[in-house]
Amino acid sequence: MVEELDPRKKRILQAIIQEHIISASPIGSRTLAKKYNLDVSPATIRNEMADLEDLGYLEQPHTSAGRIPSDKGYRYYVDQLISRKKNEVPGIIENTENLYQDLQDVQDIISGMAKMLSKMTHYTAMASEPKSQVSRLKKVEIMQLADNSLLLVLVTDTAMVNNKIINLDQSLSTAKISYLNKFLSEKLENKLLANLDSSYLKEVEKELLAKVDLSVDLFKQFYNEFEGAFEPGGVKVYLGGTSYILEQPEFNDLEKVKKMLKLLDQEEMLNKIINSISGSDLEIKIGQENEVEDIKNCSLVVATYYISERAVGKIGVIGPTRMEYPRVISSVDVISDILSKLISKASG
Amino acid sequence: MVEELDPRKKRILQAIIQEHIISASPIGSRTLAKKYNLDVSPATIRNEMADLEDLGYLEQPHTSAGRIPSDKGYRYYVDQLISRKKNEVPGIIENTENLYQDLQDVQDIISGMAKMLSKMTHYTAMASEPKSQVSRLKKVEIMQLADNSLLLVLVTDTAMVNNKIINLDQSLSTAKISYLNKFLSEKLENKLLANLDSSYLKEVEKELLAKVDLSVDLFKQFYNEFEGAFEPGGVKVYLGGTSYILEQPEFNDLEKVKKMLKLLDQEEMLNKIINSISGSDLEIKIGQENEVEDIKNCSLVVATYYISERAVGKIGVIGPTRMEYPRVISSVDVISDILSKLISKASG
DNA sequence: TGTTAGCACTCTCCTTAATCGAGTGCTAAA
DNA sequence: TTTAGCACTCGATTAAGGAGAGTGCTAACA
Repeated sequence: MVEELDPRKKRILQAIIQEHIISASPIGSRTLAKKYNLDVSPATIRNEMADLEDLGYLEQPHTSAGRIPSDKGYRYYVDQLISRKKNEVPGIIENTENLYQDLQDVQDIISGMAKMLSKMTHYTAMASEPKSQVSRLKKVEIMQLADNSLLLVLVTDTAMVNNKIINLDQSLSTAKISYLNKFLSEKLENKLLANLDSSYLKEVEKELLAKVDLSVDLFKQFYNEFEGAFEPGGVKVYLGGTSYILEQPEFNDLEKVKKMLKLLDQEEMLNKIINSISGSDLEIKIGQENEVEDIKNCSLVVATYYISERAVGKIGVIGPTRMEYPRVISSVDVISDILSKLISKASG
Repeated sequence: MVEELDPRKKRILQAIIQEHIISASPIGSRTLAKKYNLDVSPATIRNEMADLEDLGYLEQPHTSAGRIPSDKGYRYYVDQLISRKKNEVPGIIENTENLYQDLQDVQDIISGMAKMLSKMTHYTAMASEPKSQVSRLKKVEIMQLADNSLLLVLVTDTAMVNNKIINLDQSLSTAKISYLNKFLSEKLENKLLANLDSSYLKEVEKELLAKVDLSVDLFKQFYNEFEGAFEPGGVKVYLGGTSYILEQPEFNDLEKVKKMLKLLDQEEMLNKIINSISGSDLEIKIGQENEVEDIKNCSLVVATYYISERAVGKIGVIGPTRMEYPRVISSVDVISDILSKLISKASG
């Protein structure tokens, strides 16, 4: 599948892709010969282009147009023709410290980094929350807000904080609340969220009821609410720079824009997209390589971020296949690093 | 300004507006005569339309086109020609109870209702968080997460919960934490957030330092973080159904869509828009009536929502001036009521 | 044998012109 | 006061005619 191209073909392929990324239109032999000094005539380039088309690296929109890169062409470009070293993205890393001051919690950090990534790349960025499967419950605590209103606070070791206000019909005594806190703390803390399923919670409930004297009605009400807080309900995905897709010539068509924006409006879809990326550190999906049907004309550049060496979430950009890969790759690389750092710091 | 129109003019104006809302294009005398049985000939209607144009209720895109309503025309329509009774929006109110089960916190409730409103109206919906000026701090508590990591929890009487993880260089003893909790609780709880400005916090800081022996460095670090949590930084505005604007013919132009989406991407802008609505219960701003320059071709229908009779936030829709006002008005009405109920319940 | 110049051919895009049709305002009659 | 008739206006659609960019092929050349 991946044949070795001779140096001249490589140079020509690279030149076509670079030029196409800039101009967004088919590239002809004459333009190529003029702009890139390849030391050969347009006719020779034409021959080479015909070869590259036969090999599947280029496509021709119609008989008398120039060539555009195919998905395979981009794949070759990304794998063989560009260096993936992390280019310096000046002025970003220096601000990390200040950045953190302004960001309240993990959700803010993640959505903030998605926004920053979109600003850097001028493509739409997306980032997922830490997966609950790999998160442990670090702290569970019930606070009394008023006579019959409690606040349930859940904190994971991935620094996710979850709140739920629980309104009861009657009040719970301070003593019972503190007993509950001790009990729940013992039973639930340091467990993987994945293991806190309803069957385990049922067990805990049984045990608790045996030990403490609680009005059953009151308890049921509390426990229902409590159980609800553990439902996973899919990980949130944060978006940044949705309007950037409008700047791409490939979305000049209103219908396409509509389709794309509708897609980005659906959280399940975003989940599907970002979860279609396997575990690798930084992964690139080009056009048809995407599993999700509706983005087979798009490319994804997605990196994993970590909390103290544990892969917990993803951050990346989505744009047309005609993407500025080198710039995007280094941006995603840098931002995912910063995100890992910030979020590790936040989780203590 | 608001002259009394004779009945026939009223009927014609109403017919033109209703027809225009459906077709989105200029309405001619013939179509009007055919579709609405006004019992007069097109020629008569033409005369009336010319009158209505002179009075400013109609406009003519160009000499030989039909008429479209002007902002003044819409204003008359909204004020005089439609009834504002809350139409039944079936299947919505019944689900209120179930709805609440799924919604974790106030933010979820607000953004959920914005989404629902957009689905009901097929326009973009927006809703603001409870204003901090009218919110009181109900509970402040510091929890220990790990040796040198604390969680600061702030709860307002508008049920807004604010979390901040604070990482310190050294650890704080349990005794000191509980002292801090007692002290902060005394000093800060039941105060209006508006009054907890940095000068007041400085005072509290002074008093605290006098009473308790804390490593000054450690304390400073903690207090900086603490102070940060009180910064208002503008109220959040939640959006729903952004992509609906693409379905409006008036946004057939890519440039207009781009402008609009950019606008909705800026949170300050949304704040400005939603704050431009004064205190009235349900307010409608049509086209030029809007203060924000960029939405002078749009209409707003915004209602206030309440927490136990206290006006705390806004919820409404934004769409083209050619909006289905009757349907939108009753939807916004109903949804703002539900939101008030849900959020009052959540705040206990 | 690989490279290059020349040339006829193709296909899109843009501009211009022509036509269509919905709608108007005016006039004059009912 | 209302209505029918009519000339006129103007946007929208369609058609035709280049202009331009690019190709593939052939034949000559190093």
